[in-house]
Amino acid sequence: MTNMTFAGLGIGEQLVTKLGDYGIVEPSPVQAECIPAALAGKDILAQSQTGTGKTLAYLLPLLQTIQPEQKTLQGLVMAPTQELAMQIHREAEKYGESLGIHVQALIGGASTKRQLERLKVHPQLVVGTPGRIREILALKKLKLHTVKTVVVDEVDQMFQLGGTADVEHILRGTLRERQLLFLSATINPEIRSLANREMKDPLEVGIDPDQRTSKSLEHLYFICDERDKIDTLRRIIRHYNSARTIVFINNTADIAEVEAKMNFVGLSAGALYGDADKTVRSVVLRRFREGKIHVLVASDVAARGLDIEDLSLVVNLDPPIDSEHYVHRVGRTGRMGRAGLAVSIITPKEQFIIRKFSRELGIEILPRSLYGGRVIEAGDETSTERRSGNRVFNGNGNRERNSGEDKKQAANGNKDARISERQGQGPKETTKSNTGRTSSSKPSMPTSARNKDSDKDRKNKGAPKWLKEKRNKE
DNA sequence: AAAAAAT
Repeated sequence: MTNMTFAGLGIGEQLVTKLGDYGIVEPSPVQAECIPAALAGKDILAQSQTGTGKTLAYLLPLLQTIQPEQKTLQGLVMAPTQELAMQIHREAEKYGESLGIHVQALIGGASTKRQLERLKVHPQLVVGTPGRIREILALKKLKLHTVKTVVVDEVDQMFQLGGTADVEHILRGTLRERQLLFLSATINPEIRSLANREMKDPLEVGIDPDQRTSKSLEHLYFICDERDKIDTLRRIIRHYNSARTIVFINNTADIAEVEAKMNFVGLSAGALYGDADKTVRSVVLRRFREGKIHVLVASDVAARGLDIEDLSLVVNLDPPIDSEHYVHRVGRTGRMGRAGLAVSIITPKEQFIIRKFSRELGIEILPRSLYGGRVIEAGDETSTERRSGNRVFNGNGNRERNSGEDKKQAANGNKDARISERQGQGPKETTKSNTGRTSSSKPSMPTSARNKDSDKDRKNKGAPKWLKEKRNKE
């Protein structure tokens, strides 16, 4: 293959110049695959690792084919979270303005009024979240019959659970002849069959489909008791001298507390999760991007798509719920070939999850231990049968591999682990307070109409409705 | 063991 250029792929001079302004001169593999096909009007289902340039892989051909002189809506991009949609919108505006293309964001959490006002100038491209787009459709302030291309980013999440109904509804409102572009780092067989039913002879792009995580990522794990997780986290951030760290928490009810504790130990932290105040949400992310906040304590709202400069450390304070979540969380770092570090802080009981991810993703996730303030190699605790109680840093694990000094340190690490074990005689972890970081002041989860909805959704779990309908027909 | 997306 010759030296690939954006011009060679069919991107026009104006966009090529604009890309050059941002130092982007060579198309990434997923861009090289997608751009010519997208320009040719083909439907595409694309899988490519996190941080490999999927956004521009669809935005560039989309902007290229939009006719600015036509004051009709020609393109629609949907993403699963407000933050991601905002990021895509910014990117689209950045490149679209040089072509005279008006891009409008239709994203929840912001003023509907203002969005409606701005729709009057007839954008050629809309970027948004499904809920808000549907809302505006219902108000009849948006027509989709002129849309030629629909992009569903993070497609596997978009066709999961509650969001499905909105995406489904929006897609039904577009013409049958529209071009569809579906993208994600994780595309399961269900999404693939959905795409194959919905699309016309789609091009399936799979850049290293067996490798879903970035190659420039290093994966580590640390074992400690639940109650020591915060301290371990603090020491890890210090050790790596990480300027920007995302800490993922499973349960939003725990986030504020972790944020407070990080701030208490002198690491400026902010919280990002769906239930947070919408204006706070965007301020926090902006301050994190600017480097004014060093630690972002987040739910999985921040797991997908977010592209944050100089983010070199991602920490799972709770293990992600499955390997796909792992892929997306750790994919916030190690982007575009840059080095990144993914650290999971787990309890002894959670060890099996790390092994599962390692196996399912075909990656090495290596054990590490803390000694003093330093990170050292840990004994490899892969032999479950040796596990006795909560003692995890078993120095006998992998002696041959460690230097004498490392051995000594690992042994000390064991001692540390045992000390914390003894201290851990307090609250047993059998109660509902499964994190151990929750105190008596734990805010109770709001269980309003929202939960009733998700109960309903749970019944529909699995294939989205429109897929089920089609299946039944067959 | 969850979260998100409309108000």
